[in-house]
Amino acid sequence: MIDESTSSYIAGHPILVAVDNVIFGFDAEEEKLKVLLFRRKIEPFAGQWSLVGSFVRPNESAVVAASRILTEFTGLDSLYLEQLHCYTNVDRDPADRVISIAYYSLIQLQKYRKELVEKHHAGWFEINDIPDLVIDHNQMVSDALIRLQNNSRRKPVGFNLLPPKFTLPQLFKLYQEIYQQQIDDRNFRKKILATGLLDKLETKDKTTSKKGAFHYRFNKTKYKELETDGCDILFH
Amino acid sequence: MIDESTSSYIAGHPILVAVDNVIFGFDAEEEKLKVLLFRRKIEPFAGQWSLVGSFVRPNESAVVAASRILTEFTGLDSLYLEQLHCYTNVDRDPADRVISIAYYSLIQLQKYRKELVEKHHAGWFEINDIPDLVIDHNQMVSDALIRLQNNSRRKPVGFNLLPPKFTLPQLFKLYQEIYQQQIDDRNFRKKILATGLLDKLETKDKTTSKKGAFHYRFNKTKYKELETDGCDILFH
DNA sequence: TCAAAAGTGTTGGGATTACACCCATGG
DNA sequence: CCATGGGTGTAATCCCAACACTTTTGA
Repeated sequence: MIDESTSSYIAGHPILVAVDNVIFGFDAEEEKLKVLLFRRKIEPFAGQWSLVGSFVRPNESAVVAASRILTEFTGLDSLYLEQLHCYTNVDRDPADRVISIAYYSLIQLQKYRKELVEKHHAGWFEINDIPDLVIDHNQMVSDALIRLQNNSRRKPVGFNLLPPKFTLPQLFKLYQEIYQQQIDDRNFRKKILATGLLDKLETKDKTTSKKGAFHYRFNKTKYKELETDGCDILFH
Repeated sequence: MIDESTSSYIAGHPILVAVDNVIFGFDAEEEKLKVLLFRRKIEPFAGQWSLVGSFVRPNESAVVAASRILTEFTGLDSLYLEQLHCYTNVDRDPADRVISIAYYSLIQLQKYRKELVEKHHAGWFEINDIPDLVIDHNQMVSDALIRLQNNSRRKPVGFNLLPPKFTLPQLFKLYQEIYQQQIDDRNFRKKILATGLLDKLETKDKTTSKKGAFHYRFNKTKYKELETDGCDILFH
């Protein structure tokens, strides 16, 4: 892998290893895809908006670190946590040589614990209205969205963002937010129902219309199947 | 990002940062996709087969490190170098806490400098006949192939593996190797020519048949366009 | 009764698959 | 002249995109 001289050369200049987590949530009321940000507590850039992150501890892998901070900030275990990219530019952090392994996760926005978010001075921001973030975190958010879009085509990831019971109009709005584009609603229904992913329930959600929209839940068996085998949920 | 106590906690337990590079080449004579491996020089696992890699130096980013070792081992600059995944299991290296950022690159096998490969006790192995590698390097190779397959569908990456002039039968064999499946050759020609990527030349390659196969080269303008906009080169 | 959201089908065009034979040439 | 690999076309099918009106019901 390396020669010894390189190894000892490295020893005096440790590289610090951090993780940052792009935590996505879908606000069903506002029909907006959101990202959790907080005001960074340490220098450099203390007080500026930042993704949630942490150094990787000696006894944990990066995914464990990403999972740990997710729980710290939201009280939730991740339904969906995927490594995005490792950012390694030499000057990305002016204070130390720090590389950051970025993850992205999908959570149910209605379940997170508000007091934890408040305690950390964190807040949810619309994907289209992200403020200036520290270092390369804006890049991380934008890379995460692209990844989420690509994954949504091949796997039914979007369901991780919705409550167990949801309506087709909600799911439709979610896909429009993920893809950042208008979708034909008749074709959407046809395509999504054709996957066999959805079980229609008897009940209706009447909070957004007088007629009410039927509840659906996703079929876990079919869901796991498509997660493995892949599908093609893509709209023009 | 973190609190100070975590920072100082980390300081005494540095995590070492390495890169490993899955270098792909296409052997046009044997019609095989190959990966460059070498016998690891340092403990642990000295003498065992390994991907080519190095620690990341204090003044270089990971991509620069990956590029550096590519040049060290092949004498080539990378046409195509992409970050794959960062492997961070705590016990992956029994000696130290080392994480590895894996890259994969595509090179023209006929151009690499043999003496460098020999000097490093390296060799080319068929993608279907990879020996047991150190640590998680078999996983890296298999992840790299999956990534190469996915990228090949959306972008014309395969051309990075071929010389400037190549024949359709060669390109066809290359895609079969990448996808690890049989492809209908008439449909392949139709689809690949329909992209407008290929310029047919006057000359023929007669090394593999009496009739000879026409040379093609790829159209750089169209190539860059499809690299950006994406395409859909996928076969049943 | 009306406003506001939910729900529903068809058709035409383009793309994809499956499939088998002739061509050119050097030995 | 023949063995070897190179090259070609069509028909049937499937999938996708485009598109507009009816239903329900609470206020």
